[in-house]
Parts: sequence; C-alpha cells; structure tokens
Amino acid sequence: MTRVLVVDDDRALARALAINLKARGYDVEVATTGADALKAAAATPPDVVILDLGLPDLDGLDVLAGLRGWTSTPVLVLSARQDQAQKVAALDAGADDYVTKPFGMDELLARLRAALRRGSSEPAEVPVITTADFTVDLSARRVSTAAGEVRLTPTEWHLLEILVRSPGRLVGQRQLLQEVWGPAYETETNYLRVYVAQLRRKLEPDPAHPVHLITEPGMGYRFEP
Amino acid sequence: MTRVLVVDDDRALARALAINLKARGYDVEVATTGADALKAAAATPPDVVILDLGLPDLDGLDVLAGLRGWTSTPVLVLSARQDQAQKVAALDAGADDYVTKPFGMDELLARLRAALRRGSSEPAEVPVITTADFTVDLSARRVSTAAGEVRLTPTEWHLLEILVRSPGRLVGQRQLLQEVWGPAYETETNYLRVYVAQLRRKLEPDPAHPVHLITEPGMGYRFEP
DNA sequence: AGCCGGCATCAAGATGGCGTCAAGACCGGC
DNA sequence: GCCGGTCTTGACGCCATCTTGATGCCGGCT
Repeated sequence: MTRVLVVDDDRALARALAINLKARGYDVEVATTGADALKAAAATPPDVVILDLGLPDLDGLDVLAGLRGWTSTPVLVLSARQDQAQKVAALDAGADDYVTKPFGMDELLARLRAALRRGSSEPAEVPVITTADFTVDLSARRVSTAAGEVRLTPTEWHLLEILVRSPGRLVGQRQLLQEVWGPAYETETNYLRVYVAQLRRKLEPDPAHPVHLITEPGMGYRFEP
Repeated sequence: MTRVLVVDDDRALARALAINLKARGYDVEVATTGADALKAAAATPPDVVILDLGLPDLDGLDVLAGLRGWTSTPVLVLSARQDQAQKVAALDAGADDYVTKPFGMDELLARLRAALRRGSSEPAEVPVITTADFTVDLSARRVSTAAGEVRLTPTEWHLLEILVRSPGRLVGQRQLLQEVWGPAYETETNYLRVYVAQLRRKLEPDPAHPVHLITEPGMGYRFEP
C-alpha cells in the first residue's frame, strides 16, 4: 500500500486530508511538527510527503532540506502564502509541487498521483517468486531454472500459477481442478497427478523427491518457496 | 544543453517564454499547433515540454496523449482555465504540473526546474528499441533492418508496437486482439497468426525460426530483444 | 501378512492450435 | 471508375499438447 506522510500543524486540515487519503486506499501517517515529521520519515520511509510550510517548530524549508538530505521521495508542499518568492524557494529546495491554500481536494489528489507516478516508475514492482531452484515471473509469464529458461504449456502454467500464488499454503485438489479445468472436472484427480509430475520434471532438481511442489495425500498440493 | 519545447498558439506569450528561457540558457523550440508539437517532439525529443491546452487544431489533452504514447518527458501544462476538473484530467493524463494563466515567470521557471530535476534523475527513456536484427523507433514510427527501411501496414505496426512495449513479457492473445482489432475480435486468433507471420517475414532473419517474435502456444506472443 | 486406496509414471491415440498460402472483399487515391 | 495496397476469410498439413488408460509402488488399515 502507498504510504503518505502528512505534515501539518493544523489538526483539522490534517484530519481532513487523512480521511480523504485513507478513503482512497492510501496508508496515512500524520505529523504535526517538523521534528516529528523527520522522525516519522526516518522510521518508516513514506512513498510521498505532503508538507505544510507553516509549522510551529521548524521552518518548512528546513524540514524539506532534512528530507532531501537522504531521500528523493516526492514532497508536495502546502502553503497559505501566494507570493512567488516562496514558491520558487520551496521548489528549488527540492519540493516536487507547490499548492496554495485553500485548495481543492480533487486537485491535490491529482497532483499527488502525478508525483507518485514519477517517483514509483523506477522501482517497478515485479511480482517474482524465487526459490532455491527456480524463479517464476508472474507478470512476464516466464519460469527459469539454473539451467535456463523453461517452457511451460498453458495448462502447466495455469496450475503452477495457482500454487505459487499461495506460497506455503495447501491448495485442495477440487480447487485446482476447478480453476484449471472447470467445474465439470472436479473429480479427475488423474489430471493433477500427470501435470504435477510434468512440473516437477521441469522444475525440481530431483523430480522423484520434490521439495517445492509437495503432495498432501488425499487433500491437495502445496508450493514451498 | 537542455531542450525545451514550447507549445502555444498565443505567439506573444510563446515569444515571451522563449526569450526568458533562452536568457537562462535553455535551448528553445516553439510550436503553435498540436500537430507541429508532435512532429517537433518526434524529430528532436525535448527534455521538457510546456504545453498550452488552448490550441487551435487538437485538444491539448490529445497532444499530451500523443506524447505519452512513447515518451515520459516531463510536460508542464498551461491553461487559462482554473476549474479543478480540467486540472485533474490533465494531471491524470500524464501532465507533470499544471499552471494557470496568468502566471509569474519566476514560478514557472521554478516549476520547470523541479520537473527537470526529477526527469534527469531517471535514466533517459529510449523511444527506440534495438535488437540484433532490427530497430524500432516508436516516436518516428519507423522500423529498419540491416537491409534498410521496412514498410509496415497500420495493423502490422500496431501489433508490433504492443509487443515491443513489453520486451520479454508475454502478451496474451486476447489482449493483442482486443487492442488491435477491438473487443469484438477477441477470438479471431487467425488474425494474429497472419499478422505475426507477416511481421516475421519482414523482420526476422529466418522467418521459419523466429528469435524475436516468439509464439507461446495457447497463450500469446512475446518480443525478445 | 494381505488388502486397498491413493499416488507416480509411462505411453499412445485424439485434439486443437499454429504456420502457411491464396483468393476475395474492402478502401483509398487518382 | 479504375487500380494498388491492405485487410479479411477459408483451407490444409503438421506438430505439440491434452486426454485417457494401464501398470507398479507405497503406506495405512484390518
């Protein structure tokens, strides 16, 4: 979940922001002083910061400098002041955007999304599952072992995908059959045996003694990372 | 030198911007229509774009979409409209910032610096994909092999573009059909076979044994760089 | 010890997807 | 209205995949 750090000494405004952000699925933390903000950011680095320049203890620009010393997390500055000098100062100090109060919530959220879009573009989230013997890239649909790329048939891939999506969890035979072959095949446990065997042959170092694709007799199969 | 593309049909404003930017050491190019802007951006990709939404020919958001199709260059949107809906639309369409007219030159320049600062931190995105056997220029819509330029039909290009945009990733048959031919053609896998074959004939050194446009039987196709 | 159910493995036939080709429909420019 | 290129559509052979049945092994139960 995306973490947002809201830094504002105006508790009413901070609460309003927090409520709106949470409603949209963000994970929100609030700090009401500059010192708290820096502490919170260091403890659990947020994905984006909303920073009000009007803080009681530190100058907002100092907080910005404190953040920029070690992180490039996007910072969205809020301020009641409209003068250009302040905007320029904040932007040149490393702020990613500057919004003057009063502001529209929709606009703020859109600017937040824009800031996040840029920031998150680099550490692209890769849903990759790795074991000691093979690697599964769910988004690219590739599987590779130490020996190199492994080609899977659609059915093999579908089965592996379901198992891998619940690492360490037992998946029942009925569930597997239903998801891969459809509700009409719930009793064809033969299919499972054949395809699990094929997966083991392609992925396990010793197919006769599997360590990742485990049989739970009478119940189902389990993927062990 | 940092290249700035100014897109504005208000020639007075465009000139004022150009003068200010040049005075600060930027390399400035001006376009007064959306079509010109897209052409200019494709010809010599700028480091940042200042885009006025009020253009005579195209909707400003369409220009933005045209740019975002192949580049992540920062785009700073100018507009006389203050309403939030437009701001949200522009920001969600990929704009990096939104400034309402009239604006202060100092602020605009500061926002420009902020946009550039972030853009430069990332490894410049290349709108050109190269393989051992051919080169795809997404911005110029050109493909060439060792033998020279290759002519692609619109459908061929569209298909190739989708595959090339996800290098190494498997793209499902349904997704390809839907994006190229529309949702009603999701099952016409024939089309895929015909057009992939044509692309291979034009691009692969040995069309019978493709190395870049790979078939994943029963699932889809994959572009290998 | 012997029986039995569930599992692994193997192999062979059936199936369906893929590549290829070519003819006709369609659509634009001239 | 003609002509070129592009898109659609159908047919066919080939091959990987899926399906299916048979066999042998193992562990638990009686």
